[in-house]
Amino acid sequence: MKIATWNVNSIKARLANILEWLETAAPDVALLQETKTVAENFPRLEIEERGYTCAVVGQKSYNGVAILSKYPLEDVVEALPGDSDDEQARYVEAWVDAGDAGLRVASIYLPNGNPVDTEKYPYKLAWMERLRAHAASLLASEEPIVLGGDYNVIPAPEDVYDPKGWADDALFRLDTRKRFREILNLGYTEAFRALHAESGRYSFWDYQRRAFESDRGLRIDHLLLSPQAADRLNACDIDTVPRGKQKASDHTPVWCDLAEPP
DNA sequence: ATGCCGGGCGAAGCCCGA
Repeated sequence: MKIATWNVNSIKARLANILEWLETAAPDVALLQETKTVAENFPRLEIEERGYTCAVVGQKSYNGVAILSKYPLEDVVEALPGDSDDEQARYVEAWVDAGDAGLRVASIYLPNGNPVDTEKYPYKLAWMERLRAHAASLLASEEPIVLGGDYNVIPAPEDVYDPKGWADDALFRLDTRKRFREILNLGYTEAFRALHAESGRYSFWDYQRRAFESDRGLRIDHLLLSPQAADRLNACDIDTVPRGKQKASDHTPVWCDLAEPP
């Protein structure tokens, strides 16, 4: 079971790249972020033609998340619980009905939080606290769960090309990293770091200043696994190929492979 | 040097992202 997460930076602008990636990388489940369109305008037909079903949460111009799956999606949750006034489209969750290999997945677009001296940063921290609470409640099910997405969190200095330069950024501040660790400490495993010790592996490179060509990047897209999913973790990696294409997103996919259950 | 790209919106220039 291959599960991938990718911040596509507009589903419309990226559709050709996404369709090519679905063919070549062939994830069973794809968690997309920053689709930037309302659900009615999501290109379902083109994606369904490639054998995927879609769960979509959208809004005009900003944010937007989706789950694409080769298996039926059930029990879709279209918002992160904890604040009914929050109308930003940043969370969608579903049960993937793959029989004995079934699992719960979420596609997460965590707020950026910059600039830190505005209301954006407390919104980010509050959103992380809501995610922690929901992630905690999900564990009670003892299901295999993959919470994947653009977390806008650099977990550690080895995950950014210039740690000193990013020290006070909303993606790397100690408060941000602390909240991220609190989620991990519930019992979730960050899949990439569980299998890779090397530094300098990134999932985002700015469009500007030739950041990709000079490998000045950030690792901010993550797959968090419940114990029942982590026990089946076979492989996890970052696929840099889509970032090198024409009309690329500034993020590139991160994927993991889960073994069949015993 | 936080906007040098890139996308949305909407038809020029501003908002937003990380």
